[in-house]
Amino acid sequence: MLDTKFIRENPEIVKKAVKDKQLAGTVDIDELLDVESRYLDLLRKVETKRALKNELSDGISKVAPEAREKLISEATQVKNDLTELESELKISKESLDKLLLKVPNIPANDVPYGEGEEGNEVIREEGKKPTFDFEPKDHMDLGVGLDIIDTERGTKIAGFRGYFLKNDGVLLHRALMDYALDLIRNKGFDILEVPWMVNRDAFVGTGYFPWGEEDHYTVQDDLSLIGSAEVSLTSYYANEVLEEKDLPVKLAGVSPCFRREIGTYGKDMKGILRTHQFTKVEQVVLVPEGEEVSRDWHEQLLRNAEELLKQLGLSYRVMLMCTGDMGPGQRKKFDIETWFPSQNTYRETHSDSYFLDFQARRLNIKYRAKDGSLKYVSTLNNTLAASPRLMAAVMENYQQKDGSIKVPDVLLPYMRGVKELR
RNA sequence: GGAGGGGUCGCAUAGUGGUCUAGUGCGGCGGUCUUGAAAACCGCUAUGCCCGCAAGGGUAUCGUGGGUUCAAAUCCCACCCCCUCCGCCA
Repeated sequence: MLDTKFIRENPEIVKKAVKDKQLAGTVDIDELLDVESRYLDLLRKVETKRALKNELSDGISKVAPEAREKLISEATQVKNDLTELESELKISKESLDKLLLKVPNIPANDVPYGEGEEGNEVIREEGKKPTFDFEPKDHMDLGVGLDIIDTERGTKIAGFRGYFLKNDGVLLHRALMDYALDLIRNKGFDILEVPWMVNRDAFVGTGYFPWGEEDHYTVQDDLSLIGSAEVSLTSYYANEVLEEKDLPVKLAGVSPCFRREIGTYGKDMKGILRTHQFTKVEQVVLVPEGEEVSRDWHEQLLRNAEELLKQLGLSYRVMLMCTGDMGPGQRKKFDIETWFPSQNTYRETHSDSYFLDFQARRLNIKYRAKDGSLKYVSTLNNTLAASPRLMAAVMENYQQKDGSIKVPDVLLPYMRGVKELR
């Protein structure tokens, strides 16, 4: 959420953001300003009436009982006027809030314009791509061959994009998660198991709703399944005031992630690169206000993910996402794409964003600054490891001619003695 | 799921219709005293929004949302959360 004062004073900047993020038609800034000015108008009227009402009530208690009747009838009149005005005010506030929740964040200055993924820029490529003296298989052929991935029975039980992992597949998948947790904990992050079903406030607060509501599964009791631990982690301190000395807050959560993948029916039909359920270790950081602090941490979170990929010996490239391929709440976003030999291409495995106070305003997370003032924190997040997609990358990059898979060295401590999947 | 108890200022507690401008204690901040400190004493001690250059004023907030009333922390209704016991259960 943006500050209403900011929107009022910079309508053109906000309109441009709406357009650049390809959200034209989803929110009308002129309408919003109009609604706001009517709301403020009503608010002033209501508060004036309330002051009058309070004054009259106060008088009644101080005056002799026989003199009360006249004042009471006067106060009753004011009360009746107020009832009507207050219900108008409530409606007005609700429509204003609804509009405000649809206003996106402003992209940072160095974010390129683009309508979609073709506008993204390659920042750099890292790592050495593996070379094979045979035709590399894709992760499905490998997984089926080793009997560690079963999508046939997965779809039988869970529908399209359902899958089972089996035996060493389970081990490899969990090894990646455990390794990621150790890596990030050693960097001073708190690691958390988070709620997988959370309330609407958390989704709206992190900016997944209202925009991405269709992409989520909603269950009973007004809860929805998280598509990322980001939702739970970023909401962890909702409605709280932190101390500046306790910032930055560094959290890493592990959880299943549930995504409906509406509108991706034609993509990734085969394999387990795109599933309705996967597991992810996610980094979330809360920092003091200021663009530079956030930009530093944005890079830091990127380096954490890069370190993981480097240690795994995977080749990847860093992408700067364009305006049209960013989330509404994001100010700037890097994606990391990891090399998949079978597809002879890079596929997204990480997504690194900063938000400034966009999420913190929605979630009401503040901190007491050293000078005593209250400020909103700034939030950031990045993937650390998402599997089975990352597992698929490991499988493809570490495959051997006979269809077996060598376990990367850094995962060996987590593999219970298994050095090779065969 | 059943029965009972509870949610008040950072913490603890008082407060059953108007004097609540929410009291008191603790903690925190400032001051007096002191060589310094402690103790004692004095003062301060929330947040959002609106109006205002400011000083300041207004308004809302006692778990949340409704309602009754001229007036609600206090009465009524619904919901949420916490605790105890029972039942069920990984």
